Amino acid sequence: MSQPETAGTRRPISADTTGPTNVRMPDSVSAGALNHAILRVARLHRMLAGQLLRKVGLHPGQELVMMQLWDHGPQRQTDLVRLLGSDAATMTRTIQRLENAGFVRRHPSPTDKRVTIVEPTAASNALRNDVEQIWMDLETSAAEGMTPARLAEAVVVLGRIEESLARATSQEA
Amino acid sequence: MSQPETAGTRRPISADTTGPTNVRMPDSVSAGALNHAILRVARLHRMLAGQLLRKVGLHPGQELVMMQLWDHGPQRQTDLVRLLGSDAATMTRTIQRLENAGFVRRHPSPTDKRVTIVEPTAASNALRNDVEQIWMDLETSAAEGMTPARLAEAVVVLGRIEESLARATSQEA
DNA sequence: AGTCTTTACCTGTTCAGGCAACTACACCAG
DNA sequence: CTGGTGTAGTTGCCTGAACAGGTAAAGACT
Repeated sequence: MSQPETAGTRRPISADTTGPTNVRMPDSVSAGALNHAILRVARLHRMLAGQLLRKVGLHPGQELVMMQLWDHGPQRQTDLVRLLGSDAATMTRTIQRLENAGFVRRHPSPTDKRVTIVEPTAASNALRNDVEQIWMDLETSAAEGMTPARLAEAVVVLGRIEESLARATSQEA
Repeated sequence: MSQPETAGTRRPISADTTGPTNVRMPDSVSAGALNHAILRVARLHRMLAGQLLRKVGLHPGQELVMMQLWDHGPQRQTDLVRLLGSDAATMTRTIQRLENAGFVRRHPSPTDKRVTIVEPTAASNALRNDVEQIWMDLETSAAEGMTPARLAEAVVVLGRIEESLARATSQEA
């Protein structure tokens, strides 16, 4: 913000290699308007989530695990990884912290000695309403001042970006 | 397990024709369509950035510091914090790592003994084109398949979300 | 049966990011 | 000149997140 932003919304990739002028477009920042917009929204969203979750003693990321467990009951750890799109190592430690905090319990599967079943504790139910309220507050904050049409538009637009990024990510692998 | 579940909060978030993954969503998930969309986009964006930046030896977040320095020259550390919206503690350690990697140099300000001036090294210039190319690739990946109109729409929509979140964040403080 | 591969989970390491507490310095009011 | 206040930077501590490596179990295949 408040940058010169000379050419306004110019195309991000202008093949300037044609001319000898080599002005070089020094502003590598304005060239990534979408990148920066995504980064800023992501940071604000995560920061606000962190502020709200702090009040109930959770850290960002943990609430997703808890909501998954509350909604769908005991699950294998690897399913949590798959459903939340997380990393197995991250999930291991997140679950360990949630276990230490008394919000989940773990026990080995009787049919497969590799798998660990994770289930929410009764004590965690006291959090459920708070977390769901936080989730709704977060949604409301992100959409504040939007008409329903604009909210729907936002979801559509984010879906398009997600689809593009998912395609690029799979190609990268 | 199914509590009344805030029956009255059925805001018009239906817009079910949007999600790329059209699996059925329980209440606490569909109630946060925008939340989940933001989280997924943020994760994919960061992951893709990490994959691309890894090739040049940078970690996500460091490229923002370097681009800021390349574009605007030596700056005070606190200005980097303010401009990038980061945390002072994080900036300290990020700069230290960039210094160890030989990409930036630090020296105290002659006029104010508190401040540290950070400047990019000549060696870092070898990275500049690569990083800017990565930044453009990332932008292209995020916008792949979009018409210019849809790209502009995406930036506007993200701007609206950012504005809403910023408002909520400041109120929360 | 024996070997190979895959799966599930854990640990070590590194980094970003945030809060809290602290030091050093600058500035201002008296 | 002194004391209070604000600023700049650092470190400690905790967490999420990703990668690499390792272990144990389950399957698959000879």
